Amino acid sequence: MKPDPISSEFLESLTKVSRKIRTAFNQQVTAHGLTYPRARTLLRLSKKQNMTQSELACELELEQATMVRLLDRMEENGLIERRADASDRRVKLIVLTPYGEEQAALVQSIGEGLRMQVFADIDPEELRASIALFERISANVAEMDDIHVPA
Amino acid sequence: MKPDPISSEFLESLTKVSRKIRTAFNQQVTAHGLTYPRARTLLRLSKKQNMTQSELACELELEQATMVRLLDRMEENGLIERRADASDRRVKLIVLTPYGEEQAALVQSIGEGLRMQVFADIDPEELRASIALFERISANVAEMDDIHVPA
DNA sequence: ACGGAATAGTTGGCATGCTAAGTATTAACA
DNA sequence: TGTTAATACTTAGCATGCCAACTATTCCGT
Repeated sequence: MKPDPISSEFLESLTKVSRKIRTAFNQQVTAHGLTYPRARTLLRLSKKQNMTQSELACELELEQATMVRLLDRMEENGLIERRADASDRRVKLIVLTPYGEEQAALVQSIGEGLRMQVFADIDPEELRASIALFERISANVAEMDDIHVPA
Repeated sequence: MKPDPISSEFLESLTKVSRKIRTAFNQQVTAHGLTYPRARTLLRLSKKQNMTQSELACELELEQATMVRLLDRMEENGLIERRADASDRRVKLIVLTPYGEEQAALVQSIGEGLRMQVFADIDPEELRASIALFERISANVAEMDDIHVPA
């Protein structure tokens, strides 16, 4: 009694393509002394600096505790700096160092190169259609969580 | 100078939906004392037992070393057993214990329940279209790897 | 203003995931 | 046949990721 073999196949295919892309990206950035999570953090910071660790964690969908240690190593590597916030002594604002800016630009160009190759022969309309599908699925998952964790 | 903002949006959306689904599934199985990788392993074993660790790792797209420790803990938890292979003393064949079979069935039903909720209002045709898209993207990524690692 | 709740960051402990290096066994070939 | 290469598993060390518990601050209701 399979309720829906297609949905199962969809999940497998989704998982695989997602992992393949992440792995490919990771290989390219590790060749430049970075890792996938650090690259993601750099990209986010290159768009908006002076975020708190919590804000950054939220945007990257990581736990605060995970963010702390990721930033620890990025700080050791000279990619970012933690700055005190004058108005709230609990907070630390994250900024890129000049070296961090440089690496962020590198990551950006790696990402663009990768997208150009991977999506070269793909119709944008198909991407749009899939994005719409993803949003509906995401909404369904979120709704499901709400049932178990209402408030 | 963005080469194509849609592909970027697609990647973000793909990453997010993939993580959301995995997290949701993980929450359900942890409630039953399991983890996502163990659940995945149980499912695969419930379809085909007596695989070697390498075969299993390959099917789950994990490294052998990762598989070893995953199986270590599953063995400690009484979910699986390692059996010697008469014809090749290097090999260990993995089988489910009765408890493992039981848990595999549980995981199966959790997965079905989750899919029913998440894909309830989704047109199977859309899923099929996305699967086709995923396959093409996967092929592009694989081809890209080949350029850097030909043989 | 004060005491407790909420928030920001940290730390500890665990489970994955990887690569690289090591051991035992089997295969291959000269 | 005997040396070398390949294969299966393991171990070591690192980087994420999580949750739970802790400290330091700030907020909020009375």
